[in-house]
Amino acid sequence: MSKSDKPARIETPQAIRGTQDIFGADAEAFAHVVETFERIRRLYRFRRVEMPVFEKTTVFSRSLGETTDVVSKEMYSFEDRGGESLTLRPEFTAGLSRAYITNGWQQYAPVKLATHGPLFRYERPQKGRYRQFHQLDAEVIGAAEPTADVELLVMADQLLKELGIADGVTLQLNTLGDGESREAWRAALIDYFRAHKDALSEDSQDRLERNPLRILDSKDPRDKPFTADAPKIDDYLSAEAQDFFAKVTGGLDAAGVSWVRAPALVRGLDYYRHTAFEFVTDRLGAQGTVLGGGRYDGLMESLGGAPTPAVGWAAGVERLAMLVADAGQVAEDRTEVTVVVEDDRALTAGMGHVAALRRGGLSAELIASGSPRKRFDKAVKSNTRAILALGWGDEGLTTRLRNVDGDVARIEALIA
RNA sequence: GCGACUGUAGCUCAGUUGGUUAGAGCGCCGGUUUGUGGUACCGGAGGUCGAGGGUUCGAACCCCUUCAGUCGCCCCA
Repeated sequence: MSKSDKPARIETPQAIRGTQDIFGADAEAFAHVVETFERIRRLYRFRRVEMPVFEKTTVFSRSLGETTDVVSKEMYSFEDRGGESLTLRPEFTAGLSRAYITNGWQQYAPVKLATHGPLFRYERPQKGRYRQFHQLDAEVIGAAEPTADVELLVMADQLLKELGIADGVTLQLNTLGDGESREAWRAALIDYFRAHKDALSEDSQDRLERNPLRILDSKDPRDKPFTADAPKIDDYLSAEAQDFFAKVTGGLDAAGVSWVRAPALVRGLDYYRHTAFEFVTDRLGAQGTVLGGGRYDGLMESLGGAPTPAVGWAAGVERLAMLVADAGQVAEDRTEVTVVVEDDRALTAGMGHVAALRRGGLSAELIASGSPRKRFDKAVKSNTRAILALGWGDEGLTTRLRNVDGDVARIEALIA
């Protein structure tokens, strides 16, 4: 009678905020993206690497700079039993750079690396943005030549094209120049914006001290009039930096990859040099960047390694998968043969047939539960190419093959 | 961290100014019908109305808190 008579309710633990359980069509799209990437990276002879999901926190904090919000608020960090601070990887680049140093991969330089897997950032989830998300990643470490930048960009372009989502995606390209160019431009930007400080948005006034380059891509309309007339990187590029960028754009043109100049495209971190790029779509709301990267010649030193030129990109699998799904690029997943046991006396025959079909390379499903009368209908409703109905008559087992658009001869040979 | 919107059955959603025992479609399970078949009909299971607290004679509905989702801001390595 009373409520206490009921067994205690066991509360189901909830999934962690910002994580996803990917299933069905979404999972198929996800797999399609990863499989396409694996195929492409082989074409470009990038070597597959498997990396740890966590590292010492210093791997990321040194490369990012201790002071940024990114380190203090947006990493999944924790202490292990020895009191050491560890962090779930928020990106691939820092871990790959660490591995390059600690494993002596200099011997393979220039080395072309590709990997993919889960990454973690402590952020508020929104469209195309999760706390555990997944990226494809390609890096060329130990190559100072613009041809490396070009190769990566051409590979990225081919990936998007083969995924069938290149329409509506544009490659935005910029150069940040070499170290000197970059610093000169940065100083000029600070001078310029400081002169207009009072008219800038609150956010941008704050950025002025923290991250002045970011004012350039502010979304606040109050900043727009000033960003248009802000100093341009082109006026501060050294001859070497100009030459480098010209070789990148020339390579892209030669390879038939279209691009647009995006002078406001910047990177917040100091180790970025020269090429910066993003493939951007207008179809994913505020999270329009589908693939992005650049040259990070300054990173290796911040991890205690020898100065090493490097360039790479990463792409969000979830965002790519969304575009792939929207574009209808994932083939329907159909069963080749559905074996229906319409009479339980035919069950052993049914189990034998599905096994034979599967060993013969045809995908097969067995329907042998629920009301026998409704099993055939269940098969009809499923998305199958052929139905093998097994019944039981006066003479024992009866077999009927109803073809939709399967390979009849092959099926009959396998169940003979 | 901030803001807006949303949480009712496995799914998609109704639910009147706050008023008896919270509904539908789809799906699922069972039965009947049909019988080279995707039909139709009948029945059934399935709900702490996201959670906690408050107001009230009475709350899915009003208020507060909290959790989660969605979209955006900040950030974006």
